[in-house]
Amino acid sequence: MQQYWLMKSEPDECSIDDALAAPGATVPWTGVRNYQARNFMRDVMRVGDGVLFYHSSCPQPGIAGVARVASGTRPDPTQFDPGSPYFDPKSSLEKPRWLLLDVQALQKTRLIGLPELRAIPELADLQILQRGNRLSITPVSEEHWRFITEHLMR
DNA sequence: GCCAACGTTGGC
DNA sequence: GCCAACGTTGGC
Repeated sequence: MQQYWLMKSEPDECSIDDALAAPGATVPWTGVRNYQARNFMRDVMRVGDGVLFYHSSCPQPGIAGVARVASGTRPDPTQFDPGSPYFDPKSSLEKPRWLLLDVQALQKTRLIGLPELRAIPELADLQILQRGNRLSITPVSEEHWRFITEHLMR
């Protein structure tokens, strides 16, 4: 069964434009350093799942495009690179701690900003809108997915 | 830069 | 296993 996700990316690092410009419009989702998000990738997310591409930690946070899960997980190489901000000295090649998967950008949409999302009663339960939410990968219900893709992206 | 919220660490 | 201290996230 296909599922749906919202994935946060800092546009300074990888915007929807960057993803679309990548070979095959596909980028490795590096830098996940949270166990819950890692476990979603490893245990729940499947190739073909829908992804809302969200821009975070930027002047205009919000949904910026649509993507799909394009691979299963593999070790995130940045955890082994001492020069990377994502380096994890407690990880090892033998027992990698962090995983990534490929995300393929499908389309850029208009920027659906946080204030707009918050103002929509149908989206009140969207996980990204809950207080204290910090998780970089969150599940999106089919109802929310359909509302957003069918009503907000035109 | 501030700060609320949350996750992780490590001493006990 | 508890929990205080600390670090990070991310909107504002």
